[in-house]
Amino acid sequence: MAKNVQLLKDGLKNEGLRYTSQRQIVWDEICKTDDHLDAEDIYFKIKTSGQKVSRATVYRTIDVLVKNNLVRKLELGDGRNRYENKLDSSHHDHIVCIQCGRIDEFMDENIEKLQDEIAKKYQFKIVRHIHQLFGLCRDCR
Amino acid sequence: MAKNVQLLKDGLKNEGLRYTSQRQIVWDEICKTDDHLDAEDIYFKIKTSGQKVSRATVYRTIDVLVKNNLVRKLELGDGRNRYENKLDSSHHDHIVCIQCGRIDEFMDENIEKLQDEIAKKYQFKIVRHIHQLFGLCRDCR
DNA sequence: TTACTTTTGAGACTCATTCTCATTAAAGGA
DNA sequence: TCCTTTAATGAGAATGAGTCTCAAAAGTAA
Repeated sequence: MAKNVQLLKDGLKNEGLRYTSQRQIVWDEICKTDDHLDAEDIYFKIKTSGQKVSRATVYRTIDVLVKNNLVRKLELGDGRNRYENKLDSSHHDHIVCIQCGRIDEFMDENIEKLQDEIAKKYQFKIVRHIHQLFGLCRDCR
Repeated sequence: MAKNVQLLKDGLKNEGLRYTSQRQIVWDEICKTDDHLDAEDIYFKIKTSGQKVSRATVYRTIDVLVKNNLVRKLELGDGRNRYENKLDSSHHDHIVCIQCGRIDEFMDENIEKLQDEIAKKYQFKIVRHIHQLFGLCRDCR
């Protein structure tokens, strides 16, 4: 936990931003789980725990965390972004059940390489990518 | 052009839906270009051309076309969906310039195969996938 | 042409997210 | 520790893509 405090302080310092209790609360909440929460989830969990951080600050803090590479934003195309902490997770993509919402993570070195080749072919300098598989998980098919 | 009329009529008939001038106008507009337009683009182009179809009908018609596999929806995660006609295009994914908005299309048989393997490994039955590479194109890097 | 049903248009509404601005609180010096 | 400066926060208004409602219009089948 102390680790998380330091990570946040360092990240903020790098950006010339201030360390505040609200930012710590939001970051702690995102670190508590490996689920893929949306902003409202995070806001509500904080509220329920008796602490208070405004919705605007939750959104603003998430942005800061994403920019500082502490949090990853997932865009599943359903109008709500999800977030996951990048504490000790290596790069991965997502496979999503369209029935129950279950989200698993996958990583394939070969796909990554093929992506690089495509980028080269089209002369793009890739900054990020989205790779999501949607379907029915074993419990829903 | 007559081909597009027939495609639409057949698609609508299959769904038990009526053929209307508004639906034809929207479908024609989407067929006119290989660009990736959003709903507002389509609405506005129709309006500018002197025809009129309400915004609600544009959205409703796009849904019908997507469901009937005449149009593909692109979710680039920026809060606006884009659409492309599937007239004579085979399956492909997208590589997007984050600077100028340019969208190129790519297709890699090997990636498709690897996706199938991942699905098998996780015991998912895949329905669709999103694979997008974001970066700077050769003119913007 | 009638009778029935679907589609349309206009604008109200939704919902995630962003913005505004007055108030509060870090941070760095004196 | 106390100032001063400047960034951050909270509350609620605003935004914007997309959806919904419902009366009016237009297909469709007989």
